[in-house]
Amino acid sequence: MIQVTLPDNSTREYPIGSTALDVANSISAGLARNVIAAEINGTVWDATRPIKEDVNIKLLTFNDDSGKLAFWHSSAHLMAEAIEATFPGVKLAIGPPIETGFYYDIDLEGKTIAESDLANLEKKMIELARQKNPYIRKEISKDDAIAYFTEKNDPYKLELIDGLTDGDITFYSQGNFTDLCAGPHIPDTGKIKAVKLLSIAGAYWRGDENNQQLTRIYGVSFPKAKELKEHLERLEEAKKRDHRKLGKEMELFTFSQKVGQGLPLWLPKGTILRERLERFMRDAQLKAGYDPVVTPHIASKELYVTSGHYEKYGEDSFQPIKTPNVNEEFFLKPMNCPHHCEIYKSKPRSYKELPIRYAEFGTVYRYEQSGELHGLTRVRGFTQDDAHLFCRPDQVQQEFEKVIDLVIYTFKALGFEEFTAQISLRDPEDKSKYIGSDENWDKAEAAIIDSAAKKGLNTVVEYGEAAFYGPKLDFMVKDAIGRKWQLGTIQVDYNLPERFELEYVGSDNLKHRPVMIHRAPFGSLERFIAILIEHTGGRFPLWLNPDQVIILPIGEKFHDYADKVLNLLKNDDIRAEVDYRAEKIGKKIFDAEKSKVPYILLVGEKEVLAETVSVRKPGKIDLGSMDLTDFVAKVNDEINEATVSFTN
RNA sequence: GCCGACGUAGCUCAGGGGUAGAGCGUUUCCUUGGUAAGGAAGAGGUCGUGAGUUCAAAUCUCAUCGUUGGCUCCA
Repeated sequence: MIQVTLPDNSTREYPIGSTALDVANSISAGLARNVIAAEINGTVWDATRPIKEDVNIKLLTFNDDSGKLAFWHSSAHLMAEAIEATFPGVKLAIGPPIETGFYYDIDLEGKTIAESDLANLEKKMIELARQKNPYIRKEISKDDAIAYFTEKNDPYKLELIDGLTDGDITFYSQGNFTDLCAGPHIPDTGKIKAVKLLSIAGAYWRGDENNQQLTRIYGVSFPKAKELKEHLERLEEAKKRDHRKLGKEMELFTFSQKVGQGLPLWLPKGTILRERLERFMRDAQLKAGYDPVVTPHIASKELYVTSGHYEKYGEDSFQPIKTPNVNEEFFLKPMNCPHHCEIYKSKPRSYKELPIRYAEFGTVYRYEQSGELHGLTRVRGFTQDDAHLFCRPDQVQQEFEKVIDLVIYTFKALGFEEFTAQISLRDPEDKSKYIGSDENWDKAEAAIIDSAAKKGLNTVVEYGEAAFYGPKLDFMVKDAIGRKWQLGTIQVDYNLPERFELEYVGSDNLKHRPVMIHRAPFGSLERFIAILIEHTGGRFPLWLNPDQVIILPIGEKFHDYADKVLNLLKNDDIRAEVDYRAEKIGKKIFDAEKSKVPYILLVGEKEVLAETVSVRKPGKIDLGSMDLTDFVAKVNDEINEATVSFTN
């Protein structure tokens, strides 16, 4: 007998060779139906794999993250089976589960699969799933594994096997399909009730662009049809919120082929939104002791030779701007920091001056690969809410914490309630990728980890994700429909001060090197606005919305009164417009609702006589009649409340 | 940059070797209407661009530019 310990620390006894499924069955039939895998002493196993010793066990269902992974992994195998059945002779590469489903990379050898083939593959998958074929695990020797895939003529699997150690290799089979796979898998295909194949894309073998390009099919699957339906509805919702679609509809920004790829043009309404965000950040930064500076859009090549960016990015970026003078070259600025270093150097500094915080909404230009450009989230010209803090080594930690406060203040004010922080450190395997001394890196990494801990941030540590000049802390926010986005970033930099030979005179009357902190709570305004659009679905908070109030006169007779209301609002810096069209009130309301204006005012006979306005919010919310002055006060209050000042 | 898909009116999209279509928007006129679409008439496109095949190309072929789904990249 073996002793099995459940998560609640209760123990049960089973015959040697019992499986997690047996354990589930002994608890309840309902549980057994839902169990798809199990965590055995911390590793995820097949629910059908015999257990031969005393273990801690946690039964996993689709509701557990690792249960989902097993489910989707098994779905990838099922898709591969359907593909082999439909397109005989294709070569399979890899087919893992991902956060939102699964994919399989396939070498079609010249054949093509079109989006229109996906429905048939789905049908085939469901047909195979209904056979309730068990996923069977088999340990296999390396030689036998090689023999199998040599026979099958699959070079990808052979390459994978080449990297595995004998005795450590397993195959999984279901129905007529066998794959090299470490598992774990769900008990049988019957658990997969609903499948949707979402898209076809290209992918390189092992992610290397020098390798063979494969066809990747993405899909998602669920144990219940209803869950698939809900998932597809969420995807639909995301599509509705797509900032490229809303940005066009709401006339926030546009692109022009003549201006160039990845170079957004801000329309009047988008500019209001953008400038309001800038003002918000400017105000907070003034309170936090930042000094605004302004630097030009181009700089001499020498600046970037000094900063090291030329060496690293010179060839991959916009090419230099030449002047009539021989050998004189300028670059569009890809960064603001070198300029700020030169401002720091404009005069000798004393330790008493530090920290110095230079802030600039600096527009920078980077040559992103054409395939990477995407709406406003990935562009070639964008504006950072950038700042560089120059401080003494003993101030790093404190400054870092203050920046964290500012970032959190920003997120809260903009309605991002949920966020986590990622600490990006060096890749311990390959330190050659980074510039700067080991000692400095260690100091910087420690400062970040300590500040994050002190501020109680929910953090994850990622090795190998640091910038080449220093470690960083990135904030990830969760939006209204649960998607994660990377936003603000804070980076410690011991390298640029070195390269620019920045100095200050210490209390000991000796020269010392300051430490730099780069930080941008929004990151780029373009990207931030894109995320904000998708987060709010275009329904921005009142203080940000380009139009705050729309006034709808019921007839032409009331245009004068509408103008009076308009002027009153404008005098209080409330952004308002009047719909003067000769349309019926129903039509004006319809259009106002569509335009997402936070307040809709109706003015007619009644309102003129009583000096009131009829207030309506989008979504058929009738707030009734309000005194004109009361309404102005209400809007002002609402704006002030939403933009509480930053306090140190 | 690579692989696939797409590019027709301001927007959303249909069509498809033989004189270019719809809805919304826009313009003009009528209507001055009280909480989600009033009526009529009109304007608007060398079908992304360039070449080729053809008696004839928006339609087929190639190239190119752009958009897009991924991959690689991201100071």
